[in-house]
Amino acid sequence: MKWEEINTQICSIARTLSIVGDRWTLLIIRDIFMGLRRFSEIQSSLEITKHRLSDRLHKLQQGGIIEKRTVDPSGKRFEYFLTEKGLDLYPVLIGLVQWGDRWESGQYGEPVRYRHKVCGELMRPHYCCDQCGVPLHPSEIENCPGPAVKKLADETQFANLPLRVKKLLGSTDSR
Amino acid sequence: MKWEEINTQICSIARTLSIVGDRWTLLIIRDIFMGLRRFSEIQSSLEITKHRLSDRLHKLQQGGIIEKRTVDPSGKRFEYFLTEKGLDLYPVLIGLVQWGDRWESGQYGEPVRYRHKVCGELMRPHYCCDQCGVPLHPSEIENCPGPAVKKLADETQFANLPLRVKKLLGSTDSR
DNA sequence: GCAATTGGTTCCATAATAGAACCAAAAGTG
DNA sequence: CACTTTTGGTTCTATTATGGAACCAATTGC
Repeated sequence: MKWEEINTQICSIARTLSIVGDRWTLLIIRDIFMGLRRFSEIQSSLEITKHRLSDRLHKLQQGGIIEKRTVDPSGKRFEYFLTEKGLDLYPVLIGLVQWGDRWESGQYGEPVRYRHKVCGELMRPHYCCDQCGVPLHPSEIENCPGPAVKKLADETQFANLPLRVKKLLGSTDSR
Repeated sequence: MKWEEINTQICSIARTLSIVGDRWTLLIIRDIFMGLRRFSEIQSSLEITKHRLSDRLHKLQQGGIIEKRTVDPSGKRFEYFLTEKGLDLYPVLIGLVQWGDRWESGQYGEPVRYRHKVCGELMRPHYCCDQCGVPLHPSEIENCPGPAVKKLADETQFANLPLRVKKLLGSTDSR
């Protein structure tokens, strides 16, 4: 299977990575979250080549992650903004930051710390259950077949999945 | 800048991606989380070529994400397990799943749903502040310079950062 | 004992990336 | 206004990464 075909997998991780899993893409999104708007700002921040940045920005537009707005009357100067779909990638970035802070900060410690304006404290984000509010632990999460799997149960795509994978879709093993 | 040099950036996202940001890597980690252990299981799950999988597994071992254990007396059959460092990537996967569920499920809906064993309900994970427990919103998070930035303030690496980036490191703009 | 499976490696063709040069339009400068 | 710089790219070429297939030795299943 080629990388460009991974979005054919019945898996939300694969589908997400097919859009933002390319080299540089999440770093470009990071820069726009940080407030960078112009082509040249992002290019100098990442020191990425121009045609690579150009390519990635086009793909992100096609994917509905960012929006290109003209910012002058002539219509030849642009700024890039995150759409709602793009802004919703914030938890992914938080996850990457947290892991890097913990495991790859090296001798100097974390580059950036985060203060929660609501309570005023320095904090670390952690995942909670939206039903009961309790912090989540991997071993306390059970996978259940979702609507997609149910509907596809009789169709070729699912029928061809290895038995092992079918089992896992309904299993509780998340180690 | 080349991709392999991104871990020189003073940024936890860049550092994390330098380890797990390659094609296939996060999908391999997903498979191990799902309970796949053997080379051949992962290979047939992803339909990735063998030498690519081999290369990725070596890199993940070097990065301390996975551990290769012999499972037979002859010492020629192996299984791959996540280390503590690898298990700690769970929130990153949750983030990717959630986004894919919301934005890329297509006509069939989510592939998998999640039940919280503690409360018994189907749920969606969401990020909360570990200090006050309130659900986080991007606009309510303020970036503060962390220890790394403070220590590097006089050193070349930081001195060479564009002024704009220095400002942003201490700013509150996270749209 | 023999075939199939496992866990790879090697070789080659194709696709992605990095670096540099180039360019036209817009904006800043005197 | 003339001139230089900046912006936002595109094109070209060399290098690196990836995909597909063949190959192989050791182990397992029958």
